[in-house]
Amino acid sequence: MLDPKLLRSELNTIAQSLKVKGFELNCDEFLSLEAQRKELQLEAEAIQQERNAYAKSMGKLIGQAKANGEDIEPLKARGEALKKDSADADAALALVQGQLDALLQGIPNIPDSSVPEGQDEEDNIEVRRWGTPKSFDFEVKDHVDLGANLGGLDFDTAAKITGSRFAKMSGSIARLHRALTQFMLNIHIEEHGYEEVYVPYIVNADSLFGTGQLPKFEEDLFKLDDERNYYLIPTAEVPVTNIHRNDIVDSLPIKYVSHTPCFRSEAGSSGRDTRGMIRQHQFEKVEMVQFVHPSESTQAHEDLTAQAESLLQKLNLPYRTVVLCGGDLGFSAAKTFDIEVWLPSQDTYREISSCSNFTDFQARRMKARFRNAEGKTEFLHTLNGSGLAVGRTLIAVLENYQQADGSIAIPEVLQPLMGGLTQIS
RNA sequence: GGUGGGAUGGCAGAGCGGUUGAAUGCACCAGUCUUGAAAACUGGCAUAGGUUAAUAGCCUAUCUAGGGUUCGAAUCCCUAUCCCACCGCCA
Repeated sequence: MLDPKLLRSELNTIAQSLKVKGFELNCDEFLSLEAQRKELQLEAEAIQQERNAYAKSMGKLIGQAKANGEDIEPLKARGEALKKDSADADAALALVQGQLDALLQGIPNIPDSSVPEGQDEEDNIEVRRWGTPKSFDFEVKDHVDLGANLGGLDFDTAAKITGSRFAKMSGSIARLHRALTQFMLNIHIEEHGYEEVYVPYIVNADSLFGTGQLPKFEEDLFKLDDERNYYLIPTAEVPVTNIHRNDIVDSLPIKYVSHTPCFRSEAGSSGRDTRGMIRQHQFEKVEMVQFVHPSESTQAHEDLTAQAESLLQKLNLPYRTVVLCGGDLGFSAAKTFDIEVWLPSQDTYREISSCSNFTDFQARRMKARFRNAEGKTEFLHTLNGSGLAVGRTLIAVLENYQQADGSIAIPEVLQPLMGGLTQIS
C-alpha cells in the first residue's frame, strides 16, 4: 500500500510514475473521496468529543438530579440523541473510508526510477550474462524425454494420482531434486548469512493481504474449502515475510531462508508450458527474504540477486539476469531482477529466480516497523528472491548435463549430497 | 472431541460500570548527587489516525479481535482467535 499522506501531497507525480507500470490512477475519484473523508471525519470526531464529554459529566448530573428529587430521564434522552448522531456520522464516514481503502489497496507499488519503460517481458533489459551455453555434438533431449528414459520422472502417474501439472519423481532423480534443495539451503546459511526458518504451508487471509496477493489476485491461489479462509501458500514469501507482521523489530537487517512447497492454480496460464515440469501446480522453492533499513534496500536487492546467481555459478549453469520493465513488474514490487537459466532443449533462457525489492509497500500493509535513530517507528523495507526454484533448477541440470547416451552427469558440488554418485544412468 | 482457566502498556501485574490511556513494580532515557560507577532522589517514557508549516498544540481511536447492552464499558453479554490445565482419542 502506498502512503496516503504522500498520495495527498504528490498525487500527480505518483500518477505519472504509475503509468510506467501501465496503471492509470483515477485522481479525480481519489480527490473527491479524500475531500468527503476529511469533512466526514472532522464531523464524526466533533460529535464523538461532545458525546464523551457529556457521558463524563453524567455521573455528577445524575447525582444532583437524584438529590433534588428530579427525573433523570431527560438527562438520558440527550445522551441517546448524541449516541444516534454519532452512529449516523460514523456510518457516513465508514462508507467513504471503505471506498477510499478499496481504491488505495488496489494501487500498485511505485516503480523505482531505474525501472525501464516497457509493455511486457519483451521489453525487459538484460543487465548481465554468465557462462556460455554448451554446444552438444548430439541431438539434445528435453527433461521430459531424459527423465522418461531414466525412469525417474513420470507425469502420467502424477496425472492419475491427481491431474495435470503435477510430477512424480523417483530414484536418483528424486534424490537429485532433494540434493539441490540441501545445496541451496546450505550455501545461504553458511555463506550468505541467512537464518533457516520452517513455516506453515497454509496461511490465513491477513497474511496474503500483507504481501499483496489479496484482495486482487485470489484466482491464482488454492483456497481450502472450509470457513476459516485458509489458503495454500503460492510462495514462501507469504509465511516468511508475515513473520514480522504487526512487529516493531529490534534490529535490522533480518535475513531468512526457507524451503517450502508452493501451490499455484495457474488459472491465467492454461495452454502455456503444458509439457514437462516448467509450470506446475506444486513445486519446491528455496526462498530468501530480507527485512532491511529503507536506506539499505537498493544495495540489499543487488546482494540478494547476486546470492541467487552464485548458486548457478557453482552449478556451472549459464544464465542471464534481466531487469523487469514497468509493464512486467508485479503489483507489490518497486523493482525486480529475473534470473534466467539456459535450457538447451528450448534454445533459450528461462526464468529460474525472481528477486524483488518491495520497499515499504508490503511493510505498510503488514505494519512491519523498526525504531529509527530518533526512536520513532518507521516502516522497514522487504525484499525476497528465489534461491532458487528447485524444480526448474532440476530441469536445467538434467538438460545441461545430459550425455550422448541419455545419462546425466552430476554437478561436482552436488556429488557429496548424492552419496558420491557422479552420474545418473 | 469434552471440561475448566486465561489474554491489560517493553516485561510483570492491579483494576471488574462513571476525570482509567489505564495504579504499582521492573526495564529504559534524562537530570541531581559522585573523581567515576552503583545506590538514592527528581522528571520523562505507548501506538495509530486526523488537524496543522510543525516530529508544537488540540481532537479521535486503541486494555486479543469483531459484534452487543448502556447516557457512559478495560470492567456486563455474545462470537471468533490464541494460550494454559485436566480428561478422551490419535499420528
